[in-house]
Amino acid sequence: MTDNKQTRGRQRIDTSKRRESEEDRLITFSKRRVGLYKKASELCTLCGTELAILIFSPSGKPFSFAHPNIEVIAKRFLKLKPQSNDETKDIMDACLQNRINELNERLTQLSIEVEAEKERGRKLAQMDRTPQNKPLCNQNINELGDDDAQRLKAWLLELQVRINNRLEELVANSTHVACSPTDPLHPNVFSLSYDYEGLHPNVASSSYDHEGMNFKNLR
Amino acid sequence: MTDNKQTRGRQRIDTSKRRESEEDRLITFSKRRVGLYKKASELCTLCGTELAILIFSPSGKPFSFAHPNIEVIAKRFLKLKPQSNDETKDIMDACLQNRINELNERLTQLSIEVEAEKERGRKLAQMDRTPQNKPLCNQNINELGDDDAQRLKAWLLELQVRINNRLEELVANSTHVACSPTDPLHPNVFSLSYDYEGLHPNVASSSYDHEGMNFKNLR
DNA sequence: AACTATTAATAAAT
DNA sequence: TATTTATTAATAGTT
Repeated sequence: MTDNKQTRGRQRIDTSKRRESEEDRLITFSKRRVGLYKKASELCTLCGTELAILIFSPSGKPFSFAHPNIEVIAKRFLKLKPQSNDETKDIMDACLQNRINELNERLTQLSIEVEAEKERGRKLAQMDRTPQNKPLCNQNINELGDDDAQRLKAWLLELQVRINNRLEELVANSTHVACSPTDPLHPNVFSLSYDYEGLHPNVASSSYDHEGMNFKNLR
Repeated sequence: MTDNKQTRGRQRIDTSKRRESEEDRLITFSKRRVGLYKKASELCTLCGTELAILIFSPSGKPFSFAHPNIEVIAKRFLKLKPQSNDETKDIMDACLQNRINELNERLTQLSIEVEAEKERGRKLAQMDRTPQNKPLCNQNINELGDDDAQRLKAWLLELQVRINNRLEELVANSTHVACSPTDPLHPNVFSLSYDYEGLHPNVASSSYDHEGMNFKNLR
């Protein structure tokens, strides 16, 4: 280093991009696999959960981690649908069901993010109240003319439609479940969670209630 | 807070103990599950790996995470042993094979830790060269009499035997694979990695070469 | 669900 | 591959 410091320390990297060089991928993989196992291990001991991880490395080697072991966890997943006898298919079905429920939760999360966006817009509008040159979405909704209000509403509706389309795409395209690294919707689209309470109305009906947008929250 | 600070911030917790209260377990689970998914997601995008996680929460609910999806990963694991037709059993076999290889890597790690212990002993010996009252293991091996050298060697052999026994125990006890939270050998016994190059000679032969200890490294 | 003060993980370099 | 820093990232306890 030309600096007085011995190293530059940890550097920020773009986690939404694949590492460029094969060497970097291998190094990052071996470091982060250890980190992932540690996190998984701690989750098991702290919360008393059962957990399995299966990974294929960048070079295609299989790795696995499980507590108490893979067999117990596979069997518990199979038990979720005990009526069938094709066990492998049952695992798939159970996981598909999971995935739908996970998408429901993701949908809820997206609604929250939309609310946050609206809140942000509200704050920007308060910071700069000069009417000229203000983008439509930054203006206080109470100050909008009827025409502008209609355009803002249309914009929000389109946003909702795009989010909903994206969700349907995720359900339909089972080869790439919620996992485009460059997905503009969220940096962490992979993170899906499970809820056994059944389908979210929005996904179940597959017709999204656009009128349900909460314009009141825009203030 | 009685303090001027708003919160105490993150507190250190003992990750080798199960959280006491059910409520703490649930809260920790939901926070850390999100963290684990995020790490897994980043591993996938950064390194281009395929990965699946199956979890049962403290309350027994199933959760899953996969990229690109669970089916692809299960099939890749099945392909590791394509000759059989009982697919579920094949997954188990492949994972058992993994586990053995993982234990090999763990064994290598333990050897390294033994070396580190010896190095530490050497440094302590250099700091205090007064011959009287020095523990046997802290003395420079070149300064030991024949008698003491024999006793030190015996102690190291016993340590190796205890490590080896522990490893055999881990292989044998498939209900609790390398996972006693209070395991004295290592705080993160869960973390096992995979190496397809075959069995470590020490595990394969099940007779440990005690004479192989590298006394030269003691200096 | 958000917020902070911390602890923990890790990118880069060795 | 293991270690060492200087950083960034995760999260425990709290509201």
